[in-house]
Amino acid sequence: MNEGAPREIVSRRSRPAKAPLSRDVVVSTALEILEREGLSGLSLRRVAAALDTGAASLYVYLANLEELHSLMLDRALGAVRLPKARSSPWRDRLKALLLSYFRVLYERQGLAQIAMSTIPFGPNSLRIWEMLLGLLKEGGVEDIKAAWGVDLLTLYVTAIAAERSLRRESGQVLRRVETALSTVSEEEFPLIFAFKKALLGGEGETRGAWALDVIIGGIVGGPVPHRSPRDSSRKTKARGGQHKK
Amino acid sequence: MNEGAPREIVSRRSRPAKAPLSRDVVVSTALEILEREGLSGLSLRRVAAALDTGAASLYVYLANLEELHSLMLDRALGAVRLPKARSSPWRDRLKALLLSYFRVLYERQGLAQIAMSTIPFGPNSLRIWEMLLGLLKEGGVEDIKAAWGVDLLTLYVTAIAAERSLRRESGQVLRRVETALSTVSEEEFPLIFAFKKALLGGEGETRGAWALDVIIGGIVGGPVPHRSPRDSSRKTKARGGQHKK
DNA sequence: GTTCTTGACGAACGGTGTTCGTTACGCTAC
DNA sequence: GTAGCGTAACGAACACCGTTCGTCAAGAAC
Repeated sequence: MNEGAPREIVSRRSRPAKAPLSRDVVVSTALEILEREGLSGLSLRRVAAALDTGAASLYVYLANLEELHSLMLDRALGAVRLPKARSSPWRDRLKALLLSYFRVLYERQGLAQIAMSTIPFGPNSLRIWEMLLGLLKEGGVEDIKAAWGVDLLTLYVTAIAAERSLRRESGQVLRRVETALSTVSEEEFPLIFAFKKALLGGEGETRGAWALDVIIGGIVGGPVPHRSPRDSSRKTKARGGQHKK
Repeated sequence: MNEGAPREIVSRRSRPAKAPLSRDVVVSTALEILEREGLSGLSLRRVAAALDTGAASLYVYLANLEELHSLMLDRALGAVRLPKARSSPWRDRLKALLLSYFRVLYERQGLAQIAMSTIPFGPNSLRIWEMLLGLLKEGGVEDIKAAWGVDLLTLYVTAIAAERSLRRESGQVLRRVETALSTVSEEEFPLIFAFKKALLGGEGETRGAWALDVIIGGIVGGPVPHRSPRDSSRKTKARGGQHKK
């Protein structure tokens, strides 16, 4: 229990037969339910029921459902494995980190969907962002490219995890796409017709790994974005400012 | 039974004061509501109310809410502007097409969110896919790279549209991120601290355009994915077009 | 012992998607 | 001309949902 101050919330009420609630157990319970029953099976009432209480009780620890989602996401992101410094070439470490990120989002049903509608900014997310920035800098990527690149990479990983877990969870969707593709007329859409197999193929992580390579390569070798004149604010040369008092 | 011709569904009931329902007017009405009130304001009951009927009546034309979403998405994608062949260099046409795609998703509240949870495969989507494949081929991109690249590009455009419209719609989210970033400690996260401005900056479309360039460049210049051995269908080299003629 | 704070919680509000059973209309066949 | 039929339309109900409100009671503070 680290915590840089924000008063640890613990129920003072210790009733005999029931463990006290806390923000932590609410989030943990919610994650368990998510894993077992998927996003559609997760609701405040369901979480409350698992804790043997009423939904209203949760509002002591949460502002609303969205906040629960946000907390769940950051908690889960704690499982992302951060590669050790200089353990291998920067690009390999970058890919390993992103792959771990992907797996965490992908392997828990519904978590990727949550990630797509919640901008993560808890401590675990910050740790990941910090490391991504460091890796790109280590690779010699210019500052702006690094900043925007991190955004692009995380967006991509989140999106692909959401897309793929969507397909996995409801084979229905995938099957409908397959039948739709298989009935495509050759005359009207010759290229789609010819590429059917390639479009559907690339299962597992080969395709995701390829895309990561594409994006990283694009960031490294691509153009430096020209600053829009509006946010001029001189160069950011790592010196930062001193907001400390 | 037959379904060769998509028999036009028209209510045979012509009651004096009320236009008959049809799949088309349901989808159109839903899109109007989406535009006016956003995704959270869109519900079957709301659509039914706008048509002055009950929610149950819609189930004649729709299997469920998800199908409505899917139909709405493809209908809206009809507004994507397809560049004329050979009107400019292929890469410019590709970017123009993707930009139009982005705008259509971005400018209608909630549409991008729908797109993230619905794999589009209606006629309008197919037209876009066909053109994207053609453009990449025209640029000399190998077959597999083209197929996977189209997927990557559309995924990216959809994701960025969803992310940006999410931020636009609820300034709340953005503000929370801003305050979170502004309180980041310099000691713990020096890079995030130093890059704060760059991370938040890049408003408008400059950033999206940069990312498109990165991805396209990565696809063109990047590696050819190696087929996983499981994919059986041996050959694959350039003569992928053997289906034809 | 009294007052105060606050976690817990039942009940209710106003929504949601979906299903079911029942109408009542328009068309076809007689 | 009318009987029958297929089916669009629809009201009611079901089982949920997130959130709010008022109340209760347990401990802390005095």
